[in-house]
Amino acid sequence: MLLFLWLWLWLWLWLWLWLLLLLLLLLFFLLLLLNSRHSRNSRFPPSVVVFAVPPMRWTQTLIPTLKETPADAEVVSHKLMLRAGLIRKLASGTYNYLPLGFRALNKVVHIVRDEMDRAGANEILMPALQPVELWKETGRYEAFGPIMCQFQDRTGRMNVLGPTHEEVVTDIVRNEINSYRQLPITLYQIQVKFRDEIRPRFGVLRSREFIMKDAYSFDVDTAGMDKSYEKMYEAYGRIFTRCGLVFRVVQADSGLMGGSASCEFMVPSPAGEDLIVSCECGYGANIEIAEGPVAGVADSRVGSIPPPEPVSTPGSHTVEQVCRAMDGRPADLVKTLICTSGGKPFAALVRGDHELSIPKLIRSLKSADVALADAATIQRVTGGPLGFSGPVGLTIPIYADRAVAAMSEAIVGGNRADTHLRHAVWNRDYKAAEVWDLRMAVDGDPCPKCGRRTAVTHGIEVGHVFKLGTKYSDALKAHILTEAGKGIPAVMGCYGIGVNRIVAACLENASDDRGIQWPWAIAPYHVLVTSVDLKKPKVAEASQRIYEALSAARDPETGEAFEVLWDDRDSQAGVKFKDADLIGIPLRVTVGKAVEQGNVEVKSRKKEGFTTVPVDPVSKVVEAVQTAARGPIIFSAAPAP
RNA sequence: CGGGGCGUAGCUCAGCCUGGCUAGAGCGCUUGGUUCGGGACCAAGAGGUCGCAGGUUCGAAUCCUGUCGCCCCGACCA
Repeated sequence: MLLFLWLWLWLWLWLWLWLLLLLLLLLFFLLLLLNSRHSRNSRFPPSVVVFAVPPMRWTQTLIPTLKETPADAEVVSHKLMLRAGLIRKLASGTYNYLPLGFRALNKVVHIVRDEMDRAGANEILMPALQPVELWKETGRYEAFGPIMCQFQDRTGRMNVLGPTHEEVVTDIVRNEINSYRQLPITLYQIQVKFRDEIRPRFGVLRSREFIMKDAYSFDVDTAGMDKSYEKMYEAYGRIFTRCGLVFRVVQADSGLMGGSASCEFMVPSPAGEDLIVSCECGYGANIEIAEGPVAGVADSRVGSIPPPEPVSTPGSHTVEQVCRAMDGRPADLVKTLICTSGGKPFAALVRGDHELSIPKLIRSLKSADVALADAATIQRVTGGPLGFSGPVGLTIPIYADRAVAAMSEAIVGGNRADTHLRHAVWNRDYKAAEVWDLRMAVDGDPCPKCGRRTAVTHGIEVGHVFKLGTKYSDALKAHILTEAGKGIPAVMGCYGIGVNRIVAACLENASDDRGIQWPWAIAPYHVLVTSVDLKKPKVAEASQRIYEALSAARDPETGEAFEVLWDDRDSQAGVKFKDADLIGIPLRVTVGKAVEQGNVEVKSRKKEGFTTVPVDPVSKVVEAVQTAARGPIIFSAAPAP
């Protein structure tokens, strides 16, 4: 009896052991299978493998499309982002990213990360919450002013929500790096920034909270910094190209960041808040710093010009009003702008048809603290009210634009209410301490490089690279020991990308009147399966099969998995087609009445027409989508359904 | 911050000037039905502290005061 029980137990044990073995074997094969798929994938350089997301049914996600445009949207990208259900506003300048919008944003994040890593930068994460003391150390607490979001914590300490992170990275470096052997190094993060913008606008293009990729390079010397800068510059080009953007690189002002050189990456678009000057020869610059033409010299008729003569110009304080009152052209006027720098007043002169560029003034004066004077200061230093200032008889320093120095005579303010002077002559009636390039460039100015006509266009700033030098490492004492054993401040560069802006900039240029046309690389999904009338068993069955087959398929060239969205809603065909065009998924497979003949249609969002493919075998549909994903496909002559 | 404008249903808006029944329309939403390849139709329904607070008045979405929010135009930036 005992023996029997014993044997029985043994048998049991054996059985279980075998079963376990079998299971293990199965697991092993499964892993092998998965691994083989993965290794197939790894043939491709990491640059093209973005990330695969699971397929999705429309009814199981949140895509709240809008038929009507919300009233507060002004620019194309903003309208489209709202209408296609990408974002929703929470408050002024803050937005919720809904599933579709977040997926696109994430695609950009992955591309940026991939290229930064490829360029040898190291990803870190710094806190958005920062002690105000750090900012006071560099003096930027004052420089940023009210743009910084700040608050007091329980202990009474002041904190800021970082608008950027130069101070914090430099603090890391000052604490952790002390030898030239540890350099060069570039640190970056993709993180949220806070700026209490004076005026948030254009949706996600200018918001109070946004995602920025910010990188910072540290080198022992300027030559090293130049190299680090170059690497980032190249990476930027790759990033924007991969995101499907058309962009220009222009020379820019380094503004609050400080430093020696900087370039902006601009996407030309009427929605852009920046103005850029560009020339066929490749020259490009932000209008703030674009070099104005060297004007000629005043002609020699000076002798024959009568002395300045006061003219009554009641109420005329704008250039136009003065022109009307004096019967002149704007180009006959000299505008006198009273400014202050470090509390001291001075006058800046530009021709009546030109605009003063404050950034140019800042660069020429080598003082960051330049502002237009208020009415009281103007009254005090000129003796006249705002709108009637002129250079004649002024005792404060005068700086003139080159074009002013080239005028033989001019109409100027009389420094008295309702009075202007005519026949004011340069170097006879008024003089300038310096003649500089101070005016904003205008459309048609000759190119400073080649002399041809330049054009002024709007641009969206998606990236900005700066050669900072030692501004921050000096201020924060981020010193390193050189080979010779000498302590020197690290030479820095900093590099920003507006991640949200990339998405918006992309929509500005990749859309038509029906909706978005996502570039493949950042499309929230690659393929949309549109089922017309799912109540028909044939449609339902074919859709399901296609959805599954496509979800398992890969782009043969990149190895990327197809990301598939299935419009399985029970709504009318019209609604589905309109929404499909609106959300702009690059490829659409329409499962509808053609299934009766055993066919479906494959269509590209960007092109008219479609290809008809048999549903059986499904591999045919997959093939058609794979072909379409890779560029032009042969379309049948039939118009879009 | 200065100038202009707007807050009424999820969205687009009417009603306000000249105070007066239970505050409206279109779209969207729910249910049922007919439809079903480019935002269809019929029927029934849900949904509103009229931004908020105070005042005037017998009575306020409407008039007055304050306040908050939002948008647009100008000086900042990814």
